[in-house]
Amino acid sequence: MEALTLLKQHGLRSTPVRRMLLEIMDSTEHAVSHADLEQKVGGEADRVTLYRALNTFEEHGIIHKVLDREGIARFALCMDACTSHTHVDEHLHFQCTSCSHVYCLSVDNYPRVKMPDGFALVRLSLVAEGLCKNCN
Amino acid sequence: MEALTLLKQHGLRSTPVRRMLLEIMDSTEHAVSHADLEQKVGGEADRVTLYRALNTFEEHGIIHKVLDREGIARFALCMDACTSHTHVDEHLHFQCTSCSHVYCLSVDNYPRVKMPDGFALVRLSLVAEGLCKNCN
DNA sequence: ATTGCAAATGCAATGTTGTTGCATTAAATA
DNA sequence: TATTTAATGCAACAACATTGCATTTGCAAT
Repeated sequence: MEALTLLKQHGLRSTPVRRMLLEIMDSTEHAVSHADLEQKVGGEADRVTLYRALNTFEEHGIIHKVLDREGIARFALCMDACTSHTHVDEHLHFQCTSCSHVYCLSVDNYPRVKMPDGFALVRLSLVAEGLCKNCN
Repeated sequence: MEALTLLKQHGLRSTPVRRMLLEIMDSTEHAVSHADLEQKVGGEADRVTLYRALNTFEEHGIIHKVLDREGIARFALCMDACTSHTHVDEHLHFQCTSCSHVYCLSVDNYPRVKMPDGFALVRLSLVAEGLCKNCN
């Protein structure tokens, strides 16, 4: 989806930085870290602005944050289904052990697990590691 | 297992701080954060010492580190099976949305997922959230 | 097009989490 | 008990993230 449309839809102002961030994430196959973005945006925006823009996007369900094995935050556009009434987050986060990139992959037959007595499961996330299609 | 024995087994010196840390983790049902430990140890040890002790424990497979939803590190003793030749990490990390505690739970029928073409899965982790047995 | 206002930005300061260097202390072995 | 080597404490530093506030800018109403 186009950056401007996406922003309008969520009642967010269309600013150069925001459009830039959305376009970067839209054109990147894997989730991007703050450092990635900072580097790609170059001197066009303050570090703090990036933090704030990303937080805003996350609050509006435009992007989601994944913490990788090292605890570094990486961001990716939510799938289209996410923006609609039902929030879809049943996908798998795959981090490549070679290039460290994090991919959001959809899996069919999303697994169910039985919890021990007393524990009420609300959400199950899958975090995988291995070699991505580029490094494999 | 007793703290002193555990340390001996791994050729680590038995120091007050280390014994204290192991005893805390042994007597705590959920994974503990660095801040938890710092508070429980009180003024008995320096912050840095805790970091170093925890790193050492992790390197020796005595404990394992879990990053919670917020990216905060939490530590728990490995199960007995972990200390033997085969490293067992097929358990589920459950974080309570109410008290934020992280539990290491074992699940039977650990799920398998089919990866998209090109992606080679090495390890699959399960991260769950919901209400724990105390908050439920 | 111009204006007015709320929202977004930039900058500086601050906070939080974790690491490193080095001098000192203490545990284990002989 | 002496010796050695690992562990600790302290200070400094580094990375990542947040907050306050003055300034700028998007955008809706005029």
